[in-house]
Amino acid sequence: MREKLEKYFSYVFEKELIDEIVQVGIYKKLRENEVLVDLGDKMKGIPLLLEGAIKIVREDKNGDEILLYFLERGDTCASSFASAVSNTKCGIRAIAEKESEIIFLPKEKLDDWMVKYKSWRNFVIESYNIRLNEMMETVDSLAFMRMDERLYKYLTDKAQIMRETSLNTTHQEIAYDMHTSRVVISRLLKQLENESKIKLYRNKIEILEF
Amino acid sequence: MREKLEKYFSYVFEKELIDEIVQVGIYKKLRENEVLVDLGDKMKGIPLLLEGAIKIVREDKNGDEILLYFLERGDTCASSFASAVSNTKCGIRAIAEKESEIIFLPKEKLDDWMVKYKSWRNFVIESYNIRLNEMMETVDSLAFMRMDERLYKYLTDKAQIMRETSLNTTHQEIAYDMHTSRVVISRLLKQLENESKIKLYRNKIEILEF
DNA sequence: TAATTTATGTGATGCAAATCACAAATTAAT
DNA sequence: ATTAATTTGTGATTTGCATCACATAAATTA
Repeated sequence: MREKLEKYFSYVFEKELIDEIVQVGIYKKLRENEVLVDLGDKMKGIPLLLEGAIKIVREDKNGDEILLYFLERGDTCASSFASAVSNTKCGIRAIAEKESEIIFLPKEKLDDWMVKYKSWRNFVIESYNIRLNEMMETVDSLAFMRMDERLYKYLTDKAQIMRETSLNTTHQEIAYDMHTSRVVISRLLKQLENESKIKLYRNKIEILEF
Repeated sequence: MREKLEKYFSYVFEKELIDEIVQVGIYKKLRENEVLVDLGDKMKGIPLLLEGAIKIVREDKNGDEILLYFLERGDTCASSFASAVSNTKCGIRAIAEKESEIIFLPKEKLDDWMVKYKSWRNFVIESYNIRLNEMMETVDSLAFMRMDERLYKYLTDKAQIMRETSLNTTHQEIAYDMHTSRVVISRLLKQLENESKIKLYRNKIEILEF
């Protein structure tokens, strides 16, 4: 745990803070598709993502979903922070897109560290900023882009987060993430294939152009 | 300035912090439609909103706009905080929807206060949370709602923020905020009027049902 | 190997919203 | 008072996407 923590966070956190994190943090391995945070959860702390990829989705009353953004190593879940500190419910669901490793930080420490460590304050503010910007990008996609553009952005974004050039997924799963229908996705994927931007296989999409 | 600050912030901030704010804060009056923050600005501090209403919009490359959310008294601009602390560009535009009063807090103090005042830490975190949640609502609207529902939500939200039951606006302005065309708005407004939810006048919309 | 399930392909149809085109009504400017 | 600009109303057409219906293909399971 200390090893990976230092690998991704030694340039972010002071040595003393890393020591504290090692002491109180709870290491956890997430298997693919494991739900880390669910709608309405009250968080007892926040996760630091050491390895892997986590998708954050929003759900409406009808159970319809839409992807908000992905987290990758070095990230934390700003929504959890909110929930943990203010003791309010979390409005999102967090699901591991692949096997991931996290350190769970108990909420009791979060405010102490704000006083003690400048690096922690920066990290928290920076995390919020990144997330706000991600949300703006999500709004941009929804407001300004057509479905084909959104789809291409989805594919390239996800490939980057997953650190792979092909994605193991079905058309239906993409449709869920983008809150549209499988038929629409299948047609647009075929179109992207014709433009030589991707190549389609069963349960797999190879991205040719980034 | 102290008077209004205490009116809206005495339950939020410690007395000592209010004293400090009075010392270093710069009071400013904004006239209607004045641009407080523009795209690409690097903020030298953050605004505390004492009175009035401010809309936060996002713009894409083509100059198309979409409303993200409104700020009201007691609020601050989380996006500015980000920009001020990290010295990065602001991705939004903030425009006074009516005459407003703000206190501008210089960025040099922002981090000091995080260490000194628990109430300030809470305020900052709370502000980010509120804004993240607003962004989620914006995404919900765009992803899950039809234009007529979005329009009705827009009207009632704006009326609440403006603290009035009628809005002085044109169909075209609404269309800009919602990133659609005037024709669409005119037709949906007429529809809402037929459902007795609103009453239409020239340059004015009265909301009958909240 | 046959039967079943899962993933993808494709035509047809409907609908919300975008776009075009222009008229009518109201207000502001000369 | 006449002209010009702004605001709103309305028909016609197009387009992107949703939805329905069903076919085909590949992978699982019996």
